[in-house]
Amino acid sequence: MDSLQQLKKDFDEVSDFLIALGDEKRQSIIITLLQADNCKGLRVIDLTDATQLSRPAVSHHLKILKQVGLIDMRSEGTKNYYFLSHSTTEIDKLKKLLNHVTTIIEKTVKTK
Amino acid sequence: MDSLQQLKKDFDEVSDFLIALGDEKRQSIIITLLQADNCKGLRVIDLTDATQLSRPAVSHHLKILKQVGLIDMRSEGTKNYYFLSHSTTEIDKLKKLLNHVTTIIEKTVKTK
DNA sequence: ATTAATGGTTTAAACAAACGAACGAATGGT
DNA sequence: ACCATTCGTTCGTTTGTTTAAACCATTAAT
Repeated sequence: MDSLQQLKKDFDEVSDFLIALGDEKRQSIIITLLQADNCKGLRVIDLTDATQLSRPAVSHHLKILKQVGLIDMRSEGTKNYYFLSHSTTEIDKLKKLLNHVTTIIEKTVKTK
Repeated sequence: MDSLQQLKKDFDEVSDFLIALGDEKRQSIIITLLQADNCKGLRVIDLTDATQLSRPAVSHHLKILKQVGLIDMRSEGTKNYYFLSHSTTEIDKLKKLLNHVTTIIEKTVKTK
């Protein structure tokens, strides 16, 4: 497959991830989870306290973060515990793309 | 400085970059520039042809991409040539943040 | 100087995202 | 069985983004 075509596909695959990660509110959720992930996860209410967002807003953002594989969930009765996904697949995919782009740019600069 | 506080700052600094990079239209512009950057850059009209966007739309997206340091411009009379920025500072910043996050996640998994 | 070409900007409209209020579903306790 | 708790979802509103049409500024050419 054409390297350019591959690049197009790679970009497309990380689009949602980038959008999810670019939002300030979602960043606060991520940071809150990062600092608390030594325990078993946080509930929606914990996150509303920490981020100053309403419950529906937190719920909405958690859904988006879950869709892109950044976080995971575990239910205990009515209680849902959210935590950062233990797999870094999506992050790795983005890192790879960034490396690819950097390589092309550096090659271009050298050719100049 | 608190490592967490640092993380918060790092996230904040790449927000605009992530948002800029997440948009599909802007991705097509970037890809077009990537594949053509062996020459001296592309003009707005070249990009409208390649991306199927109107001239004002291209202009708008170029402005955003320029603001986050992803692309640069060179004027020759009335003609503006756009090309990918030769410095990868922003990309490197994002890579560093991703590494930081990955480190925290992996540490957490191990502790479990 | 006048005209043509290039491209940035402003404005208004279409579109999408984010939010809170209210509602609904499921579980747990009394 | 009943009520409280937890959390997701739907709905309408607000807010922000994206876009094209029209306009303006600059340069180049005759």
